[in-house]
Amino acid sequence: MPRVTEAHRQARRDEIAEAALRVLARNGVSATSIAQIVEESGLSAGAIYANFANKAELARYIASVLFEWRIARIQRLAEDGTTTPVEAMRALLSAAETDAPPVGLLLQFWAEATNDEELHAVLVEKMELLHSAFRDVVLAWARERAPEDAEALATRTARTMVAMCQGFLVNRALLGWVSADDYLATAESLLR
Amino acid sequence: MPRVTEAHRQARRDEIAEAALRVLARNGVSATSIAQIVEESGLSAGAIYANFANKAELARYIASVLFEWRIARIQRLAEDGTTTPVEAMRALLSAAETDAPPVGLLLQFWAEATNDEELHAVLVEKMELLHSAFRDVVLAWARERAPEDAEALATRTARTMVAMCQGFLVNRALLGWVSADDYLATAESLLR
DNA sequence: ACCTGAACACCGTTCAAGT
DNA sequence: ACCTGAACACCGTTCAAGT
Repeated sequence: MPRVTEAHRQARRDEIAEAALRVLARNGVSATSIAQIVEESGLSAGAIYANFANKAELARYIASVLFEWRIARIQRLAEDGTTTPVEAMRALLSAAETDAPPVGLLLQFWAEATNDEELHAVLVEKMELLHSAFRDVVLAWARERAPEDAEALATRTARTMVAMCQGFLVNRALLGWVSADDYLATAESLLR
Repeated sequence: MPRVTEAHRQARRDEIAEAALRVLARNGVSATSIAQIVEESGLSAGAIYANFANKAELARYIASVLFEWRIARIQRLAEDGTTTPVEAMRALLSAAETDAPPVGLLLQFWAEATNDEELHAVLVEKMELLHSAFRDVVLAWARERAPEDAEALATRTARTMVAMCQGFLVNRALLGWVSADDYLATAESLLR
């Protein structure tokens, strides 16, 4: 019965990841010890290492879920129709104003990725997912602006949208009170 | 002779900080141990703890220097004259394309600041320095655009410029090959 | 087949002993 | 006055022993 065993294993991994996420959200990535995750999950150190190769793989799994969860919002937007770059960024960033998993964790995973090749690969893959979703969602807008070269414009625009969203999230993680609407409205006017 | 003693102490702190920076640039903040800094500096663990309260204070000292060093470029620009927001951001970001201290370290310090109140205070202070410098440098531009309310426009614009620069640096730390000129040119066109 | 938890090498930090 | 480095509590990880 490999199917049942595999489902069991996946459930255990998620159980551990959810306990770990609660501790990470309280204390941050670097200040979280395996001992704290052991306590929060009610399992043993050995059980965690039976399900994840090490702390880095566990972090990678959690980061993957957190980023996908945010990106899914834009992918759904792309299925529903298209919009302007500013509206698409607003859809991603306004979620960041209220959502549960703290923005600080996203920033911490980006920072760790600059020293951890495997986490880096995972996060670059997620950035590419977001880039694709942004490209799809602004394609109609791009066709209106540059009918002869819409794909290239959408690709280039989506790249910059990703960076602008990262900037907002860093700024908000550090200053706390920044509003996505103000950020986008001011960006719009300063570049016009 | 308190003057001499104080100068000595400062020289020791810088000697330790410079050795630490070399290790940090190679291995990243979280993967750098005191033992590695001991080896690189040629001193002992005790000597480091005689000059810095702990690893966090040493990191804070280094972060402070790194950020100030970058911000000084914009402060000099403000003394020389004024320019447009896009040109001012280009001045900050084009340095990031070649400069020695890796952009990854700035990102790691921002991330740590979300869990370390004292580092957070230092980095918010540096962000305010950059904000002031940006405000000064775009004030003439703001007066042309909104003569009746130039100060408010410059303040709001500078805030968004800080966030856009952070976005570029995160993006570049993760993707490596991003060009500041492309980022700003595309941002300019996508918001127009 | 999976879990437990004592044991290991290493971490940040301290402090008695030196100079 | 300042430095050394062994010692301490704690960290991530392993693995013999259990069920």
